[in-house]
Amino acid sequence: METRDKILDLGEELIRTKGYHAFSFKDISIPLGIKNAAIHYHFPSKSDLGLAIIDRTNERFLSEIRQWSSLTRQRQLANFLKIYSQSYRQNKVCFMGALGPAYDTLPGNMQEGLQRASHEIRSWLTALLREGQSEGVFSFNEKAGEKADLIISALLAGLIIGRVTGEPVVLSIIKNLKKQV
Amino acid sequence: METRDKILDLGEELIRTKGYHAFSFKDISIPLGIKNAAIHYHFPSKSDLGLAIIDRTNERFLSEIRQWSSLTRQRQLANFLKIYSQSYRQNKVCFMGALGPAYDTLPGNMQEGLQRASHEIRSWLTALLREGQSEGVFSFNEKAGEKADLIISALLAGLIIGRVTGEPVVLSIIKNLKKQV
DNA sequence: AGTAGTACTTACTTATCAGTAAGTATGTAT
DNA sequence: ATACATACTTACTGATAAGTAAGTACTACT
Repeated sequence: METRDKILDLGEELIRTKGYHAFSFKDISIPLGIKNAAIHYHFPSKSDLGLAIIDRTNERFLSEIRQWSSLTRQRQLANFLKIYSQSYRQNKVCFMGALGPAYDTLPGNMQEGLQRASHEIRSWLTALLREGQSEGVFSFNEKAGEKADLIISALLAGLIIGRVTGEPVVLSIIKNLKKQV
Repeated sequence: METRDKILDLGEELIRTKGYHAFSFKDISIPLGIKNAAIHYHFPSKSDLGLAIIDRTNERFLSEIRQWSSLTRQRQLANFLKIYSQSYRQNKVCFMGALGPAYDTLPGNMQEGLQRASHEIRSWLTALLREGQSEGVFSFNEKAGEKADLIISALLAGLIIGRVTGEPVVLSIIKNLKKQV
């Protein structure tokens, strides 16, 4: 199962740096030293690969937040923000940022996977914020769900804008978001 | 010059709904009832078309904000926010959201055009916020440039996330941003 | 030793892409 | 009337895309 994992790793990087439509099987087969048919052996179609990448990332996220559950809410939020500063250092945008703009052109299975993933993130962050708010560790005026969307949006787009401008936009966004909760 | 404008109009819609790599010349030629060579007549290469679309949009933005210059700062900000609620109703993301994630895969001329456009928007909004802040009509704690990035980011990503979730995310974001300035 | 499954490669197909060379119809200027 | 530019069409080309059928090497089981 070594090759399969390498395909998933590289595929994830390609989606998050070039987008789904701008990478091709040879972007995977040449670096890995395999033939494109080897990719089709593990993933019959490109959309099967795309979905597997989305699902794996989503499962990793769920397993991460499960591991955070014993931490303080501030610590959990800080860990969440750290995901984006790490993405910035790797010059990657998040999945939603990479796939969302071309959502209408994606195969149906990938649309569904992306929807599931976005639901997981939004509902987790919303719950975290709501609970933190009622406990008094977070302080903001918006509804928890709206605050979650504001935070996720700023982070997602910070990665995109930073790529265009060459400035560490997401880092200053993270700094300011911390002051606003 | 009628055909040329129709190509630009449809091209803009395609980039903002499907992305640069996911649309092809037949997406333009078939609806317009022309041949793909007709597109190449007006725009020698796909990147020439892409750049022309970016430049036209940027020039329209500059001409719009010039027309706003006599309005109050609150009114100017409201007009800016309205651009995004209109985009939402048209199911379009903004240019930065459409092209930014695949920035590294874009032809050089388009990268430069996108950079110019992002600079125009960021510096205009930054100046508006700074002046409004010193006049006391806006009130926020961040630096003006950072506040501008927070606002632009939230709007950009609100359009993307709304497309995935099917919810009017950007509208609730606009509502909350208005309370935060 | 023989069979079967796994993980590929070889060699290819079909479709689609951006792009082009050459030709044509319609004006406009001289 | 002739020449020329504009705005295309016709008819391609070469490259590249995803995808596939058939074959092969290796391993494990019986």
